[in-house]
Amino acid sequence: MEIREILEAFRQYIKDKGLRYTKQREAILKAFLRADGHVTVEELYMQLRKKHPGIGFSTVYRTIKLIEDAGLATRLSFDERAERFEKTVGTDHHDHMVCIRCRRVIEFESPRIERLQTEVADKYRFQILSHRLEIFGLCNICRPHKSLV
Amino acid sequence: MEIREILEAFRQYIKDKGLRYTKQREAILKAFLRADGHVTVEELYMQLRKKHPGIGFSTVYRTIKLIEDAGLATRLSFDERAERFEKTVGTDHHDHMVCIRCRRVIEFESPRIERLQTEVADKYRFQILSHRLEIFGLCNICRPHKSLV
DNA sequence: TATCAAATGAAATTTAATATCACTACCTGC
DNA sequence: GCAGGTAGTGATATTAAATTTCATTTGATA
Ligand SMILES: [Mn+2]
Ligand SMILES: [Mn+2]
Ligand SMILES: [Zn+2]
Ligand SMILES: [Zn+2]
Repeated sequence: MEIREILEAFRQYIKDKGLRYTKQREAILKAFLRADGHVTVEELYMQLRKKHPGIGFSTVYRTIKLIEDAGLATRLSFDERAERFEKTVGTDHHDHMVCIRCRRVIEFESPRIERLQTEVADKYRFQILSHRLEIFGLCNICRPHKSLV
Repeated sequence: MEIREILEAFRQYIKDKGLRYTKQREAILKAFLRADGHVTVEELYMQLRKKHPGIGFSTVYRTIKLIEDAGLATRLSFDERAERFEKTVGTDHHDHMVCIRCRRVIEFESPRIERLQTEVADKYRFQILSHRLEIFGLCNICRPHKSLV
């Protein structure tokens, strides 16, 4: 999906909600789409300052929430203080393994786990809207290796 | 496992760490074991005040962390502001479905999902220490039902 | 272009969690 | 049992993410 199309979809979403399409919202969405990986609002704000020093902190907070509502971002936690966001467009659904030592994040996806989740939800007549699977532990670099002796 | 044994295990854990077993720590652990479900530190503190008005807020925070370290509690988030804790003793490992409308929490466990998680982790040579699977959506009461027409 | 409600940005506020620090009490050795 | 050192406690202050407030600005519509 082209950046152009995403911006248009966002504009449409905003219009449909009876809201206003502002320069700030566009700039923030662009910056968010440019940033890769899992960003905090703070990090996004810092990036934005370079090109758009006028944009306020509150607006970034407000807009990332709007982007999330529009379905263009996913909220993540990773057991840190600040929440992180990740773009959904151009990114297949996946879950995360977080190394508690080096903080490295490994992305994985398991259709079989996804399927079992819907099975469980069905059993409880629960309608899944989102889910979050986070595995914490030690990555292959940080885990203790077998002694050579 | 008897309360008595849990307290003893906690005492042992504390001793092994070279720490001190205090009245407060025992009182907080007892209150935590008595509380069922998923409690916040605030909620736990409020319960404690009834019998132990002297115990400070900071101590409850510090001790719940100690209880967690001792492996007697699990930390949960549920996308709320405050973290929640759940006892591990006398509770089989399980994951959670959270209704975003009524905030009801449904516990479930799926050995098959657990197994698939270890499979994925093995593939990445990742050593699992803990994990968290949270499904958000609408419970059977809150989800929209089929129209009668 | 005028209108006006929505949006913005700076600052204040909220709130969970942590840090500080004088005082207390647990533990060890005697 | 008693004393000494020292980890733990509790009141308070602080931190930091996130939200709210509000005067001012700006986008959409006519
Ligand atoms: Mn990711
Ligand atoms: Mn539970
Ligand atoms: Zn690592
Ligand atoms: Zn519900």
